[in-house]
Amino acid sequence: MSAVSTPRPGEAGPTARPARPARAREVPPATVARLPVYLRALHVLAQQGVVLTSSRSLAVLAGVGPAQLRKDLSHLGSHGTNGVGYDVAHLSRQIAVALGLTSQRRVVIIGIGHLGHALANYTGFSGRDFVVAGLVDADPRVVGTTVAGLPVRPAQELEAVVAETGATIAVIATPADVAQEVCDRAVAAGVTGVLCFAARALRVPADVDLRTVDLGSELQILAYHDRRKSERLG
Amino acid sequence: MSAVSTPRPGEAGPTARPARPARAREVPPATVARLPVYLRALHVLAQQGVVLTSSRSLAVLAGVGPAQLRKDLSHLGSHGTNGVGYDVAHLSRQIAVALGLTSQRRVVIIGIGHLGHALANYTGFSGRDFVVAGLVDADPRVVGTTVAGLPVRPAQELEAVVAETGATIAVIATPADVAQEVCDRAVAAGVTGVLCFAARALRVPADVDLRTVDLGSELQILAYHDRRKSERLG
DNA sequence: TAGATTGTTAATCGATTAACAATC
DNA sequence: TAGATTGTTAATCGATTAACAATC
Repeated sequence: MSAVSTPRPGEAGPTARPARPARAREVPPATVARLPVYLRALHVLAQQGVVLTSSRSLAVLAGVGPAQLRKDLSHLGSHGTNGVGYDVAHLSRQIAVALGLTSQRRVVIIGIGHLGHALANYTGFSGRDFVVAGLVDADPRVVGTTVAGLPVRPAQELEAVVAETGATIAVIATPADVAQEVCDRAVAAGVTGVLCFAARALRVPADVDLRTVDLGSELQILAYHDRRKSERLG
Repeated sequence: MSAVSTPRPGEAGPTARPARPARAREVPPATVARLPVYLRALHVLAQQGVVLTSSRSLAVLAGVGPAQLRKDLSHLGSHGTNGVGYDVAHLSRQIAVALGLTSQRRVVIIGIGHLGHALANYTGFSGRDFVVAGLVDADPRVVGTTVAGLPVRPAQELEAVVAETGATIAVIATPADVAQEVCDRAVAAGVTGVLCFAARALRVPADVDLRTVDLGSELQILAYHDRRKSERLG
């Protein structure tokens, strides 16, 4: 090995151009879905003043197996130390980089009912990663009010709000029957990711990322297990 | 083949005891998670007056491939007709049975902020499958008010509310720092399924089913794809 | 060094997809 | 019957798990 310390894979060596971002590895979808869980567990540890952790303790906190945790992290490169464990702050940073949380994403919330209201006030993410940049609603009684420090703008200005804020993510909290329409408009206005809370399967172009959260579906999945339990008893 | 029509698998033949529920097949988790999507698509078709559908049309509506749809449905038994397709009403019933939606589940919502409010008023499921049976909050200003036709009861009565209503499912919409505590109490009081909206990994006994919905995680997963897109451009 | 823990390898497991025989 | 579509089979693919060599 040379006398010059080997840069970690993905980190810039002494001669690398600083402007070049770390080469992006393809991370399996199942792993991507778990990275936010690890990040949350690491934040808890950091708040407790823990500096160093192991795959075993972190896995317990995240509710997964230690083998799965290490396998997942291996897709981001080697960020642990053999025989020692993981530096909490360093690993947090690496996961944030892998998830693309290095630049702040701007989010527009469409539909400011109770749900939209709750989402606008959501503080579960650090606030450095995402910012709610615009609110839109169709109800004239809601338009013009201030929610979470932002004015609610009329539905017909959706495209303008996306353009002005440079939002890349739209959160849809409207009634189901208008969800597809506002989704189409948000996509046409330039968002590349949609998070939909309406109970409707939306269609989006292939280059747009769609995630759907539906209370009804979640409850129905719980009902399946509920039934199996009562059958096991009977 | 005998002159007597063969009962469909899972259906009762002429001599079967009526009290005996259909034998439960184990359905793969990935399939269970998609059944609510199919059910929703079937409801849309039914409302449009469509009586018969095919795996191809239903798959388009649900946003999956026709092969996957047929494979999923095959785990529930044979409910289609060769060369013809699926009867919309019949298939809906069979999926409902498979999901355990034959008896109404009672749900308690814990935490009546904006999110809890939105959930209490949620009408995305038919109302025959689930009923919101109880509401609980810790804030004295909220306790005693009526939300979605139900009185909000004080947090210390959580156990009593679960017992009185016979709720089997708890929806947790509290701040993250009390989520584990109310979850423990709800489980001790007898719920077997928990749907958590708090940004915290909860621990539940192995016989309790837990599903977690976290806005922050969903946004972070969107951010990952967002980043990959901008890198592909750059 | 001795003990501990990573990152990776290989094996298992489950999910998806395509193709087609069965059959309405 | 002829045409159409299911349900299943087999092949592929991806995810999970366990075990261990590498190494701090």
